[in-house]
Amino acid sequence: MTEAESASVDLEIIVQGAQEGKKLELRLWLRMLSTTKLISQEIRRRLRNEFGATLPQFDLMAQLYREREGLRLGELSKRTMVTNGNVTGLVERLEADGLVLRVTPDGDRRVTVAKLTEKGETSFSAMAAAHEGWLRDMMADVDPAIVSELWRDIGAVKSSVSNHLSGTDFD
Amino acid sequence: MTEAESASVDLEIIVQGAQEGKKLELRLWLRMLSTTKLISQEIRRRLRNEFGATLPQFDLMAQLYREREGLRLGELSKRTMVTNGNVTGLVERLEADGLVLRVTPDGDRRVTVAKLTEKGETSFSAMAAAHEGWLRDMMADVDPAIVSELWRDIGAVKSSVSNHLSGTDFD
DNA sequence: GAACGATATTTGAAATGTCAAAGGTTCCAG
DNA sequence: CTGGAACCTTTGACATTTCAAATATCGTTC
Repeated sequence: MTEAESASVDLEIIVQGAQEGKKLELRLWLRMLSTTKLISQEIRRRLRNEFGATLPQFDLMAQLYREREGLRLGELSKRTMVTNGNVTGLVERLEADGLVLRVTPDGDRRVTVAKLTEKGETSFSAMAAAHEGWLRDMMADVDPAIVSELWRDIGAVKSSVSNHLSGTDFD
Repeated sequence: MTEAESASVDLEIIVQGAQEGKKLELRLWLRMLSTTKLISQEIRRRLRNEFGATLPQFDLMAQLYREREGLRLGELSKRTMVTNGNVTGLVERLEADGLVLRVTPDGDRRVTVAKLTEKGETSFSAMAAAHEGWLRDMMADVDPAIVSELWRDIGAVKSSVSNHLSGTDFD
């Protein structure tokens, strides 16, 4: 933070460990968060401008797209990391737009299964292709080897975080 | 997509590049997003349980904490990556809680400057310390060298994304 | 077969999020 | 000194978000 430190790089504190600041984890987190926000906002903007869709809707449809038989709302909630109550409203709006269908199976009337309509599949298919292209574009300046490495190492972070949650977890 | 490919791993397509799937950027993005969501939710839960605060409030206060003179709302909006209209409400609620003060400087009456109250500084200070500890805990299983590497490489991603935005950018 | 615990979804209150439009202010050209 | 462009914040309409409480259904136990 103070600018007196930048002059003494490489002298006392060299490679590993303290680097020039402690709080490495904090700094990583802040950078992850801002980067994710940046990408999210860009995707949101493009989904809106080019398809009139929202990011949560896209996420939800992505889950349904790979499960043609549909998914129960609770399962959708887990996969999208969105709370139950939220899924209800999301699916409601998508149903109103004719992209998703809600069915209650005969066996268990507590359950609601959501599945894509034909219109939903067509619609999502187009968005998914564009979406993938946007990401490739946005990350175009990053060496593919680095992308791979990041994928692996962020996996390690996710794993560590999963093992240190406070609530009732286990997943 | 087709399952006929999984048998020929390591034969034609070996190390770099195609790996076993294309869409490396997409997969990195999905992993970044889910990891960020996971950490956010954990932090949100702890902020709520231990301090009765929300994550956006914490973020906003963090910006004000390092600028004791306060920040204009527009500047706050940029730094927190939150829209103008949103900042208005956020600051309103924080002011109602006595954590933030709103002042209109004499020079320019278009401007509103927000700054932490003494209570706000005390409150944030405690949260920040805890927050840093939570992150260290959550990432405890990750080698510090990897954390450093991630910090650097995600910086590269952020930089690439910044250079490929569609809207009016330049930051 | 009525009650109870477990499961699944919805609802309601409050906060956060976006965007676009509207309100004030300031500044500058004419 | 007046009109309009530029700047800053607020407002309003909606969508998303979380949490907790309420509903509804199922399955089992006595």
